[in-house]
Amino acid sequence: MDKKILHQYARKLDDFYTSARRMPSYSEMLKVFGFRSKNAVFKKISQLVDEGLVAKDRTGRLVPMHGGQPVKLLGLVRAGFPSPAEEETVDLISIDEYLISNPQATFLLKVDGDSMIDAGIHPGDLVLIQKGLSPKHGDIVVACVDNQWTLKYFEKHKGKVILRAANKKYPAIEPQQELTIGGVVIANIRKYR
Amino acid sequence: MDKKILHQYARKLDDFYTSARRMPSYSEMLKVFGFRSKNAVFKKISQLVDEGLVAKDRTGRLVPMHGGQPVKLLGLVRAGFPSPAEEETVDLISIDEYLISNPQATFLLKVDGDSMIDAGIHPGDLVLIQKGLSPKHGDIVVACVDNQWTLKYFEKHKGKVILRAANKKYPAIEPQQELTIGGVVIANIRKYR
DNA sequence: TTGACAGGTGAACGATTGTTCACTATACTT
DNA sequence: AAGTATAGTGAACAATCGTTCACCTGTCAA
Repeated sequence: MDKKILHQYARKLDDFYTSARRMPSYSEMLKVFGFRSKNAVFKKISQLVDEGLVAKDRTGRLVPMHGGQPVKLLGLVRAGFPSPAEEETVDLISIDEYLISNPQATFLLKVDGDSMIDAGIHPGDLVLIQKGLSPKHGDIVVACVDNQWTLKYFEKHKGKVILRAANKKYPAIEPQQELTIGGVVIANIRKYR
Repeated sequence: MDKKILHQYARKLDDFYTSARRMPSYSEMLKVFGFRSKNAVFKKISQLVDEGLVAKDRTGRLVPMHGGQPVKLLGLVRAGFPSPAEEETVDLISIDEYLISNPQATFLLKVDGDSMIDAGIHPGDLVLIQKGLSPKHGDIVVACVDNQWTLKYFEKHKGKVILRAANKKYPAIEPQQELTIGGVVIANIRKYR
């Protein structure tokens, strides 16, 4: 009944997963949990499944609840987030899972040029593109203009499509003929160190 | 010897991993590869191991080569990236793996406020923090100022530490007493849709 | 023609898998 | 004091695990 303790067991599974890159077997959980009988593990896992903290395969093997490396998600920066000591974890997510819905149609692109700098997309950033989405007004898209692929705001004014850069230096473009859209920007990632 | 074909097999393993969230067993690879004998799979996997395309466990089970959802990394935006049709994949990485080195000491924070907007960090962005790093001149850190946690540039001028916001509206702060640093910003993530 | 070799089949191996059963010890209620 | 859950032990189960063996192709070189 004590859900706090159950979460501690789930945490141990997470730790195993981040280091072994797979979920432990029941024998391995003997050491992870500190039990001496596989049945003890089995019952404990059943509780975790009932609570929705872990999921099972068709074969009975455990399935990780997070797609990648689980990371603690805390609250807001300004609204006095708790001291790192207490660390009240709001949620536990993986960035991959948070950003990517369809891995097959998603790819990364390194940004070169300052055409979107006013939108907070700097040269060197990684931009996450998803193909096959129909762009909407206000989306940032990667489009082929003058035989070059660039990032632009996708806008519709009175039914006419306009590609606008987020930098006053560049003029807005009203595509003449066919407009080839490589994909829609679903996220921007900047790595500092 | 044909490495192109070997990469195709590795790709099939990746596809299985992204949908099942674990590597397939040798029996499952029968269907994935289209073989009828587990030994055929065994030999194929041995080749992949020799090429360094997959790794094996101590128990013989396959270990995923990417920590999370593998995503294709293409070239630069401006420098005419290849048409989505041909899709010359430069590399295959996972965002988790790319950003996070020590999952236990890393956490996410949602940005509120515009104190770092000139650095391209907007309200609503997710900021990836790593604890325990010693901040260097020019790093962005989350620091406790006036009993509030905020994002600031960490700068050293003549040995004196200065916290500076990336927004002209806010003045630079020269911390008077003890300076509590929550962590160093190692990445910024903005999700558009 | 012969030999070597890569690539696949099919069957078998011990080991480990998830699961179940019978049993014990402790804690708590009535 | 008696009864009833809860939590863990230890042994067993069929099934599946990764691995190995013998065997059957083709292909290419000598």
